[in-house]
Amino acid sequence: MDLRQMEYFVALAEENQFTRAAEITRVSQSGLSAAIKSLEDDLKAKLFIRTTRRVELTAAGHALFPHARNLLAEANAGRDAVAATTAEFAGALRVGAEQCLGSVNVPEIVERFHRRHREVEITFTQAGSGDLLKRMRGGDIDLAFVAGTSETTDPQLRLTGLDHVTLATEPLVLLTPPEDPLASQKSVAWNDLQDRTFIDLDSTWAIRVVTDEIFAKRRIPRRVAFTVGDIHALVDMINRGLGVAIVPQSVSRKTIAADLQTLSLEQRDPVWTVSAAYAHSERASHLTTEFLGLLEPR
Amino acid sequence: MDLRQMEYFVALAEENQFTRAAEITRVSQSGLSAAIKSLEDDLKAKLFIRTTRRVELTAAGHALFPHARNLLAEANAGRDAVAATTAEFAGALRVGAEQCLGSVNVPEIVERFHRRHREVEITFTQAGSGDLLKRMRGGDIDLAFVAGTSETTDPQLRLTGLDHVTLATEPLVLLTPPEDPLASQKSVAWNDLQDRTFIDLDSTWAIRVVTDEIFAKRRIPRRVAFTVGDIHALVDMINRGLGVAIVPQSVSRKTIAADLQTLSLEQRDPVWTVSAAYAHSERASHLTTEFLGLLEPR
DNA sequence: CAAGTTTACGATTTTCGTAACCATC
DNA sequence: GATGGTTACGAAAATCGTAAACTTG
Repeated sequence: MDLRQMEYFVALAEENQFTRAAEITRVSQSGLSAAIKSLEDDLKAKLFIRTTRRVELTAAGHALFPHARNLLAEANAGRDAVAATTAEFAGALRVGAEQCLGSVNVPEIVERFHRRHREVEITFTQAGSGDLLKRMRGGDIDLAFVAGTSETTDPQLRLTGLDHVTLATEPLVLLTPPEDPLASQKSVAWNDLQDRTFIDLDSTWAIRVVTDEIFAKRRIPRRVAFTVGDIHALVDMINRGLGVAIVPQSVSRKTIAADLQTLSLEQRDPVWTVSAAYAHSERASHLTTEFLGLLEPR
Repeated sequence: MDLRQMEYFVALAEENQFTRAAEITRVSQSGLSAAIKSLEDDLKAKLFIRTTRRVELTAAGHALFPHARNLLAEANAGRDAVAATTAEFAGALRVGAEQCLGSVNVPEIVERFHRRHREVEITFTQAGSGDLLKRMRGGDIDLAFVAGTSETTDPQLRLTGLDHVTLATEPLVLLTPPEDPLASQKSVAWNDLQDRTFIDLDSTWAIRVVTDEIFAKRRIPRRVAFTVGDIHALVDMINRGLGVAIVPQSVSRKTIAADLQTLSLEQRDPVWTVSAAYAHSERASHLTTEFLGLLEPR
């Protein structure tokens, strides 16, 4: 039983699939399989029931899960506590983030950064990517987590002239109510969506801008009947059967979307891309570097 | 950063010495040294200040310590939670333990056993070894953690006829107040103790029986002026300068004894030995096996 | 039969212990 | 100079990834 096994265990419990969990934890599928097996041998208990279709926690696995989470959280807290005694940072850091960042959990990093550097005055703003980038160009934000797609042409979403790094990419998917006529299919073509009623965020958010662009570019009319301000409200309205929505794949994996149907989109071209953009100001650059350092590694 | 490193780290932080911590964690001294070094490299912070005389936590080490403890506790809790779902134990287990068991922490195991097997009615009795063994022979206890020395002849403390396993051995030492005339020495001969005033437990406890035996066998008179019922009271009275005491080495390492002087005894022959004795009754044997399994391994 | 998991196996990396070396009281 | 920590290095073990075999819906 070690921390690496706990990471694998948590990822597998959350993804319910070896292949996806292996991608997230960045090992080969066989490596993940072997690690889980060795954990099960160690604990002398089966943790997952496997079929080729689904992987599910056993009672023993359910019992272990919260402890595994605590273990990982405690390990991070330990790292942070040590870093807090060594690191000598001061000043202020202004962070901004989009909604729908999927696999990139910015609030968690804000918390960890704050634990490490209590002297740094950190501020956090959730806003649309266009808005964030404008503020960054105006010098009002030091670090922005924004999203877009590979084919975005909207000038407000371009990262030209800014230092930035790509953090994650994932496909866009269609989210429908379970009783939707399309729900029996596994995938759908853009063209087949023109008669549907859509739910979407308002146009301050990147997912709306990007989706509008995609339909416009393909000259497909789209009817957005319901406009909401946050992604949970969006999923809630799909649950109520009011329409469908285009979202990044990670949204479809949230528990609130468990009952919904996820359809992949033919031509996977426009890929949802999450990036961090940062001003290379003298004042904040070492802080942004430290912040970004808390993201993936370890 | 892994759980093995945390074990090593905690052991070293508690022992303040590589050699002793390595014995406790059962690795070579060099292995421990390398593991701590790799942990420090990983966290990019020195955790200990080393001199050849003493090893002390740095600020970073102090920051990590509680998290390391939590990590180990959480790992055990995880193991227990899993075991609780698999194991099928029921019935009752009656455990007894001496005071002064040193490295063997019975209450902790009682707790873990209880977490694993809530259906088992566990009872715990703290009492002297002689008493416990009598009760065991009478069938009133299933498992007893007792102590004695290699040269014990007292029939009440003999384990003959009982299944038992040796759990730990350690030397006996002399504990004196810091201002004691002997305090400058590193060791002392039994013969030089005949004029001293002793503090000791009452004769229901093994440490008293054993010490009396040692002095009697060597025909050295001993004056026990203060008789107490528990080991903390004993150490407290030494702290007050009222006398000296023979105790197992592990007692001298407790924090309450931090200000006291520890002298090793010439001729290390009588070695303090902690054993677990158990009836091999049909009813309880699998429970005692499970209980003992929680001791050292993993 | 197709998507997904386990098994087999060789290569790489890590870990561990012995023994020699080095530092401090 | 004795106690105790680190370094060097070879042996052993664990980890990981590719590819083939297997399982299930």
